[in-house]
Amino acid sequence: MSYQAENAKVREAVLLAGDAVGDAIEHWGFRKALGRVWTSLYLSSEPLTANDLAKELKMSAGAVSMTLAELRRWGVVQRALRPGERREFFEAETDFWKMISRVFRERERALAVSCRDRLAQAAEMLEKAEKSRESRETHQRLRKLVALSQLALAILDTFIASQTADFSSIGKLLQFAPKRGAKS
Amino acid sequence: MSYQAENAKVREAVLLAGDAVGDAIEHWGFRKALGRVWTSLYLSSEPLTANDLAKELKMSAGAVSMTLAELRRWGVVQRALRPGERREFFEAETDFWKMISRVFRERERALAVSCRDRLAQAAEMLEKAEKSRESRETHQRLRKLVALSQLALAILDTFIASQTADFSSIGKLLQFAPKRGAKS
DNA sequence: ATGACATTTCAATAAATTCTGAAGACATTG
DNA sequence: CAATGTCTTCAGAATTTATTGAAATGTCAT
Repeated sequence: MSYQAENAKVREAVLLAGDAVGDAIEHWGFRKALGRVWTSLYLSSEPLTANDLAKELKMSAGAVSMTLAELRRWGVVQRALRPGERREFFEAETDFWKMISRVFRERERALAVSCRDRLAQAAEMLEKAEKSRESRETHQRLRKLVALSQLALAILDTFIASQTADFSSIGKLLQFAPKRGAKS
Repeated sequence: MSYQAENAKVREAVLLAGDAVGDAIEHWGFRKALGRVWTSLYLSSEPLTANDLAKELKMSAGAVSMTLAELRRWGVVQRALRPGERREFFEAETDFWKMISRVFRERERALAVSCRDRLAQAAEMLEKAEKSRESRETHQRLRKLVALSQLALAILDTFIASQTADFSSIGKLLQFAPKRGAKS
């Protein structure tokens, strides 16, 4: 039996933690429910069933099923098949770095690339446009936006590549970030 | 007159860029409209009126007004008062770092602190709870979550403090991030 | 003060997102 | 293979968020 059999204090603490994690990952574009379910699994001393989670978190069976499916797609929750058990059990991935870097690699990076590409495309359109004074200025600023998106992508890539925990390169990269006071 | 008088290519490029920026900041919890309006102002060679923006971005007067108000609250758009002009003109802040660091300072930081505090509070609740084997394990994992949130906050603070463009300290901090393969 | 615009506000509406609950699929056991 | 318990799916409900449009407010020139 899970910690559901434990005293109310423990359950309350787990829910509080789940809420905190839920809010945090909501800021990263995930549904809050994902954070709550992951946290309950992560903090549980043993794998839980969908039903356990539904009761603990007061979610419908459907919501739990969909949430678990999404968590599994992200590789942050695994099935924990138990011999001799009809029901499925689930457990949380515990390697934070693995989870975080995956999201950065598959999600944040795609956004950064798409943003950079579209800005670059816009800049290219201006190359071809008639070169009035105004459009020149617009073009120059657009190039700065492209450069910023490029920098963001480079930082992201450095972070992603640093799976070996050598982060020093990020420091070097950031030296080139715009300095305070340097308006243009 | 603004670049609205320019040829269609320029306007199209500005809209494309605005969309890209809008999507990017949407990921940071802002409305897409904020990114589009800011981009139009930033790329314009001169300040624009609310009306210019409404026409260019096909937004209602009300939406433009609210969006400009929010952008001004974030200090990323300023009024550009023009002597002898009835209407108000607006121009974009051009210092990226100023804008980004402000958002980190006022928004991301608040989230990180709240998350850390709530996790710490949950952990504290477990200190007091009866110490069964299960709750001990839960407690241990919860402490790891607290440590992670603490690390995230430290990175954020380092980033915010690095207004002088010395980012090397971030590299040092990150040395303590969980290493790949180090499961626990 | 009045008229002519410009801007803000906000209730109503629209759009987007999330959740529920029930039907059906699937698997296991007797 | 029927009965039972579990899991998934998805249309509709509920909720949240964003936008509109129009009334209210403000501003300036006459």
